[in-house]
Amino acid sequence: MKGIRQLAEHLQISTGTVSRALNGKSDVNAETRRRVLAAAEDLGYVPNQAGRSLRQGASKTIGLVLNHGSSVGAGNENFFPLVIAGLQNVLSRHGLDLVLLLCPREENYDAFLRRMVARRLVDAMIITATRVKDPRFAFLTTAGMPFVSLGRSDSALPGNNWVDLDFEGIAERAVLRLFERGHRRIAIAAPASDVNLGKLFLEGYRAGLAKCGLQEEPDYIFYEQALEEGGYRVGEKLLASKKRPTAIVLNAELMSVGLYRRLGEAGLVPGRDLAVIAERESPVGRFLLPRLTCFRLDLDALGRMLAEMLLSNLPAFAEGYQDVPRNRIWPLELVEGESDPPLAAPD
Amino acid sequence: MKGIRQLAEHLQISTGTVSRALNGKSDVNAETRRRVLAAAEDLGYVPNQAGRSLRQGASKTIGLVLNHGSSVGAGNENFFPLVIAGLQNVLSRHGLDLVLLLCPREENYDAFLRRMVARRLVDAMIITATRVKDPRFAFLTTAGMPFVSLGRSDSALPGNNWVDLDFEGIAERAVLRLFERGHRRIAIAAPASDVNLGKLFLEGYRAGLAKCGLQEEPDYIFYEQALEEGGYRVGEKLLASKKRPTAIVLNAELMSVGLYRRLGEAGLVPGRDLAVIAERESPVGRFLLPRLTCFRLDLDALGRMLAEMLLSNLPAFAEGYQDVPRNRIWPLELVEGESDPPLAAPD
DNA sequence: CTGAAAGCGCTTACAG
DNA sequence: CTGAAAGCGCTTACAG
Repeated sequence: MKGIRQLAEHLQISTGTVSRALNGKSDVNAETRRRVLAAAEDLGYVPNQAGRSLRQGASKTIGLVLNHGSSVGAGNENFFPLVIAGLQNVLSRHGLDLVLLLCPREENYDAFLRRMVARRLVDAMIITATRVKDPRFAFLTTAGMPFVSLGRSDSALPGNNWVDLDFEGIAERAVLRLFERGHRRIAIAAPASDVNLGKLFLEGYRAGLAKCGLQEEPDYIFYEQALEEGGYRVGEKLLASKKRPTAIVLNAELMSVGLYRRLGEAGLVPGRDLAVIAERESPVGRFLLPRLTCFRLDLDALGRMLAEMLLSNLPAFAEGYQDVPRNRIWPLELVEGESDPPLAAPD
Repeated sequence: MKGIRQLAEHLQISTGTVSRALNGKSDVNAETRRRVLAAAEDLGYVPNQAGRSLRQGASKTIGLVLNHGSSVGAGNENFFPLVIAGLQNVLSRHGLDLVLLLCPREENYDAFLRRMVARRLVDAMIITATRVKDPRFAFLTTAGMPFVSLGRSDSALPGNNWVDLDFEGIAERAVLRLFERGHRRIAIAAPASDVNLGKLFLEGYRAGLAKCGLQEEPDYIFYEQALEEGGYRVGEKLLASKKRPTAIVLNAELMSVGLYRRLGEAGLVPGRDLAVIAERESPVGRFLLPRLTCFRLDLDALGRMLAEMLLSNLPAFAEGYQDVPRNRIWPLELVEGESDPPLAAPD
């Protein structure tokens, strides 16, 4: 089956009627619609997307823009697949397809985004891995490309939609919890890059210290990559510190793999010799020994919220999504592990 | 800037000439081309994809089809991002964009694939996570959608292109290595599902046993999910076995996280009390204690090979890719770790 | 070297 | 309820 014309000829009716029948327009005879649908099913007809897109000025496709390295895979296993499931759950109700867009390593990120916008391959975008200063907010706003951001940024404009995890909240709660458990020398690992969550994580950490009446100790802040290797280096630095912290808050659970190894190499036992709380629950953390204390969130619901925010921005779908909030800070719940028992002998 | 017409009007020349200039056709005056290119750059003009696709019958977009759960994230962190980098490296040379397509959880996989093919959103596809019997080979072949498969299948047709890891080879070599190191009771973990690599992995295992003159012991074959939790259950079963194996070959490195934990809970030390070799090198394995002995491959090169095979199938690009092989079994190299020292006291 | 024109496959006012 | 026609933005024979 080639196109709608062939289908129409086969049915001996006009392409206009076929199109209306296929698209569920109301002004079509019931029997005609039945015949059209049956024939389309039979002959395996599906509208050519290019034709539709051109005519309608919309591709019915949403793009999820992921940063190479920072987002897919690297430290985010089990994050995006679940968010995507939530996104698709909502989008598919409206016949919208989701495609993932990755900037090729060789291409400049801004050029890539500009090209993706101009090509009009997608009607709207979801951007991720926001930075403190992030030109994408202004660019997409100006370009008229509807979008929602997974992540905050100082560059977000008043009208922009975003959802972000409560990074500051979890860092603060981690500090308070460790304090209650007797810890007074509490370190933190934060990303070395300019991703916005690093800033938030540190803010929460400082807020926590302040609430506990603890002094901030610059030596206890470790800027490292949010991966296994970064965790290993955190361990290295911890072992070298003059007055070693008794607890640490990691902004990524994968770091704990490297940290555990480094501690083990030195004959130290995670949990017993160093309390650890890591940001996000994931299978790796659950099967480490000791099991990580971490924070859990409903990723599927997060994906659905992102989709709903996006739809509230698209004129064709906004009606059903009137009362979706413009912004949302997503809560996380502490999951008790084995990695942060109370300190045996508080200083 | 809206369309090519506005650009042409601005330049006071015809849209045809603008199009030819933009698309690098030879029959354009050098000065005209310069002006067109400058104006396009200036005004931020990029051709509307729908118009191009419709006219050319091609979208200049390639789809990488990933299975939810089995492929992105789950157990494959650091796998696809690197393969994708290789793919894009080759595709971008030809102005081809890559998009990732994930089947929504609610949608039937076959229906999804049929829809994606019919929509003509992409000109060609890369499929992954092949099963022993896999209807996609026949479907895509019949539908005339060019494709290449990352993974073999009994359903692959003679003309189909594929690249696959040498699963049988690594399983066999793992067994031989463990045998040389004194092990006689060598277990294996293979996927519980019908993914083709599970079959290959077992074949290699059996070939290895045969070469070593070892008897196959049904109790030493553990069918488990290739994730942390599956590894934990392998540990459970190992501890329960009458005559415990002294070594195990895992088909996924993430399993070792769960296995290490289960052994640790029982007071056993991985490496010392159980030799472990896992399939693929990854950061997690490198930072486990003991570091995993595993197999390494050049994922970027694998991605490039996939792209080249695909291009050799596309009439518009085939010329430059005449001598790309039709199929390829990709070699892996053993990376020595700390998890499989020689057995202290061979039986 | 350039312009005018056709047409890719579709949807949608418009007329009846 | 249906058909005929226009047109979305682009590229590409074709004529000059």
